[in-house]
Amino acid sequence: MGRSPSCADDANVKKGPWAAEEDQKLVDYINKNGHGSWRIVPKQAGLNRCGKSCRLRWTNYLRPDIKRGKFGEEEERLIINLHSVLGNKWSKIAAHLPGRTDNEIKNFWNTRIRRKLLNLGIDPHTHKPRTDLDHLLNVSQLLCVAQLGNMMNPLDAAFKLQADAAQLAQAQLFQNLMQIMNTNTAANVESDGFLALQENTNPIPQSIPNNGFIAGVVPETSDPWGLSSSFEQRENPVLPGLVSISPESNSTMENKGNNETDSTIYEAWEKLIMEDDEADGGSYWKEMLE
DNA sequence: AACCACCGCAACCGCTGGGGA
DNA sequence: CTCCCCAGCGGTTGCGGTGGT
Repeated sequence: MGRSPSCADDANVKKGPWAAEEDQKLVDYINKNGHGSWRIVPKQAGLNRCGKSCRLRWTNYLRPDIKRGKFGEEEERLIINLHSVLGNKWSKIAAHLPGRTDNEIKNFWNTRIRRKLLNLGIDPHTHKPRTDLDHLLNVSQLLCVAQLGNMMNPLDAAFKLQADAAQLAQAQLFQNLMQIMNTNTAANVESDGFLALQENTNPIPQSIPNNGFIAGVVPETSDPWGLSSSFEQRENPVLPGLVSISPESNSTMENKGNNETDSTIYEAWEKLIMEDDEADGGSYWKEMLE
């Protein structure tokens, strides 16, 4: 499969920020003719740009249906939930947020949400509590600030907090596993490939698809880690929604239809645990079950 | 006022996969 | 089946703005 000749090779093509008149030319042309083949757009529109650049400018900035401005709390929650299911599939995530572009969401994630999650001790990639030492040191710093006058050794506190968070998460996951074993609930995947999210403070997982996913179960706050509130406010943090264990396998989600009911719950578990083994090198699930 | 560090965002780069010849 | 073109995607970069010193 060949590569397209990069417009970077063409020294005559203009790069960098777009001028207002260039924008106008592009908008006028597309409004009149549609974009058709992007390669011919710059020629037809009288622009000294490559087609790729035109496409990007249009899709990320000039399109009339683009919603500008800050992301709302609801959008932020949705992005976090979708990311936990879809991983870095920005275009897929963008499809669930009308008026937002994949580029915008990607930037928002990398500049805001990612940092927010890291500060809260959550691995933004796996959406699981972090266990690395750097993070624990950060947590200890937070605790130093939050617990002025407290004589507790900050590092002890950090370890306790981290262990508590991990234990809480594991406890809930384990509880859910037991419920799954008992209820043997049929798979339930929405038609657009996005897992059903159940609003329930005492969650019973809705589905065990056979591709390594656990149903997203969203606590009533839809803000499991208290992202909208300060770190100190979360005395009794609500447990996080169950999210994908293997982000690498997330991309397969969209191809799954509704016909997931034929596989048994035990087969699903076997697969889940095997995928976890392959993905992590160690086994999160085996360890937890033990 | 000048400098610096950090942040957010627009744009670019390079890769991938679909589809036609 | 292979090659080529193209659109789309995700990661990265660089610039302008802003706040702190």
